Amino acid sequence: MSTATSKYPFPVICLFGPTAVGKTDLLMELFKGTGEIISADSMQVYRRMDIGTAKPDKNYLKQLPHHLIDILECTSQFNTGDFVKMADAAVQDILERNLLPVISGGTAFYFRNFLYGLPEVPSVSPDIRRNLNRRKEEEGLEVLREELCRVDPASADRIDRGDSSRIIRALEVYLGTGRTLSEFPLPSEPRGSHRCLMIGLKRQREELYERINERVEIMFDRGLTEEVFSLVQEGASFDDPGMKGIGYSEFARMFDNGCCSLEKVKEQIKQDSRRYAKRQMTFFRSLPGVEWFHPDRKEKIRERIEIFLKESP
RNA sequence: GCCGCUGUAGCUCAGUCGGUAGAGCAGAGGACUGAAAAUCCUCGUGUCAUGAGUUCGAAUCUCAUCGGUGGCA
Repeated sequence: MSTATSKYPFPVICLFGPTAVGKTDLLMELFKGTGEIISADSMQVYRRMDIGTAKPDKNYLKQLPHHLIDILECTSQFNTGDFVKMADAAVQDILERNLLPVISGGTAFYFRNFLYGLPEVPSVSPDIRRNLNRRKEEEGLEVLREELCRVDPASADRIDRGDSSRIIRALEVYLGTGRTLSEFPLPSEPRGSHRCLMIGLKRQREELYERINERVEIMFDRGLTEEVFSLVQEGASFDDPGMKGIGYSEFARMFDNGCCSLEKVKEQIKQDSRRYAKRQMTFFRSLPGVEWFHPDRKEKIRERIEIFLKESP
């Protein structure tokens, strides 16, 4: 094969699926020695959050290098724009070393934005969002919504009336740039710079839920509680971006009023994870050109990748 | 054993004067414009425990039976 860097568009494998579907084991089988992983996971970017994010261990990472893991403290906010920029750079880096770039994870929004590219909205100071969140608490969401109706009716129409995150996002773009969010066109076609093989992993619902429940049990056996306590002890707060993750935020109630048993926290984490998996599947199904496989069908997947790599761009 | 309360959706329970039933949770489906493990939207047909009776009509009133639960023995 000629040097990968000469190939344009760049070949990229996107391999995704809901939490606990079995991505980690499969990646090692498929790409050890031939590829490197770019983690599309909004929580594994945070250092010291290992057990609750089901981060692969040191030994695993030594055998199969991962990008975008352990790059931030849980006090910092990561976002999809950061992801696309860093993933693009990592793809270049991996191809230059003649290896196969594989984006893998469970954050469907990151895949979407990687595929289509981001709308070219200028960045906005985080102070504006902080201020809007404060106003939401003090004045109520409805006030912000009415404000959005005045300045950006197109966005207000598109966004559900209770959707605080998107209402605040649309407002912060207007306040920060003087232009409305709806002015920035949403890309409707995948960008041409990358040629992506979209592999989705799925299991029967019941099978998946059982795996999720089991995995939460294992997290507790491995010391999830101790991990959370030590994060808090070292100054982390449940308001931090990293601490909003499933497996961490559920402990907040226990710390706040102490009335919640550890068993309740565990059951809550299981339930939140199951619901999350459901939402992930909904989003993954909406991505273009996905080919679905059961994670146990390793050879089928391997064959499909071989064909993809042989196809000339 | 006697007395009281109780039995309605997977769970917890509403249900007015008798006009065949609806909330929360769970669950399911969906959305996604730089927070996305975030944030939000939609979705309620069930032998009203069972059997009989009263009634034009019973989740509702009466009786019996079977559960559950509390009190007194």
